[in-house]
Amino acid sequence: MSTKSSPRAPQRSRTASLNRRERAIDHRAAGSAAAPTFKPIHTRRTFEEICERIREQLALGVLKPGDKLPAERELAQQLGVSRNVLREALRSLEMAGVLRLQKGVKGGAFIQQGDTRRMNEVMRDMLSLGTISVRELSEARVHVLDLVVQLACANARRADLDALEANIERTELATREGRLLDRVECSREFYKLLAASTGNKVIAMIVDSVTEIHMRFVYAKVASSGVAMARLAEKRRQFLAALSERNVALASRLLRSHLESVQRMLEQDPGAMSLHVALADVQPGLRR
Amino acid sequence: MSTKSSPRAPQRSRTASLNRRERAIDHRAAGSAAAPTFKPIHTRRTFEEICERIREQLALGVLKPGDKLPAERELAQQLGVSRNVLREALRSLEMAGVLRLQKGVKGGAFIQQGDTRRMNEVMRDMLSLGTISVRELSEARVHVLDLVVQLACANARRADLDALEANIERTELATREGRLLDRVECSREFYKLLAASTGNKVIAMIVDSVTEIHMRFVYAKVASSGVAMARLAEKRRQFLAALSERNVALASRLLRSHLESVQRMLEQDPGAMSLHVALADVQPGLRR
DNA sequence: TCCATTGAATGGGTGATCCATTTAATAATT
DNA sequence: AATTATTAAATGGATCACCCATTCAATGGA
Repeated sequence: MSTKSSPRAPQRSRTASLNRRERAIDHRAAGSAAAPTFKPIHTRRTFEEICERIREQLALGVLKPGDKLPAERELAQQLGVSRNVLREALRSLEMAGVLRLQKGVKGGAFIQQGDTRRMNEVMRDMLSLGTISVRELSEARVHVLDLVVQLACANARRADLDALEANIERTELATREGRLLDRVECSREFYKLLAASTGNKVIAMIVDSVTEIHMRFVYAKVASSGVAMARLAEKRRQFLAALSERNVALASRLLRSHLESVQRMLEQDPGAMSLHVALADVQPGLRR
Repeated sequence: MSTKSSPRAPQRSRTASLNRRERAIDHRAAGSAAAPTFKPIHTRRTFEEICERIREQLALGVLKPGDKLPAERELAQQLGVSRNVLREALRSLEMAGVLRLQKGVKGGAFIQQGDTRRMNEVMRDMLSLGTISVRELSEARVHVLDLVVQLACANARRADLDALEANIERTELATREGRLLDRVECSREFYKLLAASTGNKVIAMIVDSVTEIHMRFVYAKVASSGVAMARLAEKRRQFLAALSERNVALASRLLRSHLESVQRMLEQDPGAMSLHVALADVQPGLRR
């Protein structure tokens, strides 16, 4: 530190440590015994190298949430790369939810607590790119929610049930006051709470990611047509009762039947339900 | 096109279209009726804006896999931003699996077919950051695989079963030849094939993401201790038979019991099974 | 016809410079 | 003494002007 070495001095051998690594050969043999393939390589770029090194420090536990990386100018010098390319790496990590960059003195790159919403983005991109279909997503959601009900019945704690109860009350209020879009937000929250009540963050993350997309469709439908699921809060109450009694079979049946009726609602007038409408963002509450 | 306007001319009003947008207020009301919060904002940065615009074009279907974006220099000019900041955006999108950048004449930024492996990275980051635990991951995996067995029994096609059969044969070969680590790779592939046989890419993606991490642990264990699951191929054969007969109950039981025995194997000598060992990469076949 | 050469376009990377924000230290004011 | 402005430094945000390495189509010679 402090040895800043007079500014403007272009010391550092142009292409330094990180660049120009020899190209490794891909030796994956795996399944089909022998048959060495010689393809990938892909000329490791320096920003990839940087990302990987930082992720490595993370995996090794050297870097932990809350830690701060050196300032951009300093870190760039340490790594022997230009500040610009370092920033590309930091940007990527920031988008990945690993870092957060903060301006000002005392600012810097801080390791974040993991943001589970990242999986939502993955799902959204996969859908945008046509890698997965809406049908697959809906189907997966039904199955995963079925699993969630089982786990929630087994593991839901009192606090979880209370949170669901409170959510239902908000749903009733929104219904009475005719705030249909708020009611959709309540639904989104309902599934989030339900997922959380499984006590497993991995499951919760998965459920959230498929539900987030689904709710965009519901939102778009409600916003455009003004239709609304009848007796929503009532159905929720019945479901919560079954959950509280740890009645897996009943809870499962109730939820499944509800999901089916929502699906029917969405599938009326299918023309309006284009992917684009639902994904093309800018809907309150659904923004990150 | 062609109107390149004499180079070196600094036309463009310093902070152009993309920068300096007024800060919007967050109006989410959602659940708890009224009570407008005034927090987030987060000073939109230009690279975020760029990413979002490109994703928007994607969601709208204007951009599709295979399409090419304008060259960096040109696109930067179109957007009224510097090339560097545009590159930050492109980097992020590339890391997100949305784009692929290719050098040379006829190179450029090409929209990719979605890469489902991205979810693996999310899981890995969440684990590195301590947002999810190994226990949650294992538990989720067991449950999700249970679901997979149900779906595979219902939907697996002949080709899927054949692929699994071929995989088992490779496993037997690796076993006979004592290639233990290759056998782990076979296992990884087995679950990938099993997941694919559900016919649902969303489910498959989820399974792959949890399995990828799990297999790192198995790999590390096998590599360090030389232990190996006994009668692996035999167990796989039994399972495949049950699957072929669409016998959900039996297939489910067989898989669950196998998973439990693997878990027991992993949990011997727990000291060696640190997160860091398994996550700190550089294992053949597990690289992207 | 075929193969070597060349040159332009493109992404990869660098270094210098400026701006805007944030915070702590300092000075001015009450 | 306490409070309030002011200032200065550090940091991320962004720009500009280059240069390099790779790729591939066009060109030209054998």
